[in-house]
Amino acid sequence: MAGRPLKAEPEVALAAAMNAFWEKGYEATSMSDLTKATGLHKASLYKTFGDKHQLFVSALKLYFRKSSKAQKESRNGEENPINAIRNSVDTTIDQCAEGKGCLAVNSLIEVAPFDAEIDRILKQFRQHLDKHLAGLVDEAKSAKLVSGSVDTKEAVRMISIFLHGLSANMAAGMSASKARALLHGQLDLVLTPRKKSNRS
Amino acid sequence: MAGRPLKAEPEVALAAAMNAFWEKGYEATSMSDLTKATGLHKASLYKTFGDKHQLFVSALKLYFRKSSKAQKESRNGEENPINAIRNSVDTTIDQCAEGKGCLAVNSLIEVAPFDAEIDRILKQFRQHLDKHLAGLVDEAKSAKLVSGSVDTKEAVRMISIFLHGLSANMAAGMSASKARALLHGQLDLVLTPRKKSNRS
DNA sequence: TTTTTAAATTACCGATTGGCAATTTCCCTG
DNA sequence: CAGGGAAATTGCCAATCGGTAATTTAAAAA
Repeated sequence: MAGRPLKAEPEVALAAAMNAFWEKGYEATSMSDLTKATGLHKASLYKTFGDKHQLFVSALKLYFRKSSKAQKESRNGEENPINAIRNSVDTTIDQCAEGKGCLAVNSLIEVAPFDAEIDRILKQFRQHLDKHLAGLVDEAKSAKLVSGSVDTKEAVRMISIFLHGLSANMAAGMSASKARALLHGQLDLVLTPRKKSNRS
Repeated sequence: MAGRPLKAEPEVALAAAMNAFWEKGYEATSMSDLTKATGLHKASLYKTFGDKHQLFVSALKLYFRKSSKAQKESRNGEENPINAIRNSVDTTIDQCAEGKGCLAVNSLIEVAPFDAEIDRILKQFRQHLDKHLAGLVDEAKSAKLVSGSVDTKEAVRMISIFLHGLSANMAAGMSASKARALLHGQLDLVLTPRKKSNRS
């Protein structure tokens, strides 16, 4: 009822494949790269994960599972909602790597425009993150740490777009600490209310 | 002393190649794609532009020439430095295309991490744009339309990163008008002075 | 120990990749 | 109206691409 045991846990091999895609992008990562990264031979990869596209989908989903888990853990008992927001976005930065950026943002640019399935998955992921962040912002508003005049959805959007920009810059070498500093600046901008500007 | 005339102006063919790279990315654009886009045959492309990498470099440089030209023209006699800033960043958005984003940002993520030459060119381009924007911000400060307490370099950086994020989102389908609206919001945030927040 | 079962491996496939040498086309000049 | 010169084209190249069928290896069950 049982055959030859697996050489590597599928989850471990999948994580290795994910890193390969993360480092080089979807197109530039060849099956040969994937065999080197996972330690599995080509035919084993096909048997375990299907073709290259399916493997990429699985890798993306793994990235999201890890990222979501990190998001949940980022609160870590923090009472202050403002600090919780900071922890959350700092965690997002931590998911980026210097010289690699964020796999989700990279894929958004490289593959989403030509691949409806990937586009769907990435959209779902963004909505998930935005909802999480919006919950924290609402919490901060309830605790009167952020003015009620701040539009939660708008604020989250401004933060999210800024995070996309940081990912692009980290892919091109910006350090995580620099990214965090800029991001905290953006948080202050977005979460501090002001009069509507009346410029023409 | 003169041979057969060119089938197409090299600049025109180069523009076509640029669009091909813009639409599909560097890796995913094959020489066959480039021949279809330019109308030139493979060997002619090699003779005129060198190999694929050199052609990509030339295409990037053309993108920058066009972009810089558009930047200069964007002022268009506008007296008000604030409006000039808006025109400038709006022009940057116009350089992006819905579903394609900005070629520079796309390349920043896809190729700069593995290609020192491309990285250098892109860095140069960013510095060029940042300087241009910084000049306009300083102008607005001189005209007392922006408070002198605003740090020009910091403000430009916050705008630049936001633009990177918008490019990523436009690549994934965000409309130019939506991007402009969000960008104007960011301009107001960044160019409006506030007390330093005193959160822990 | 033999059988069963499944993973690992080898070998191979046609298509496409980026790139180049040899040749043909065609206009301009002498 | 020949012929020189440069662009266009054809045809080919080795290497690599993603993907599969057939075979071998190995461990658990009988």
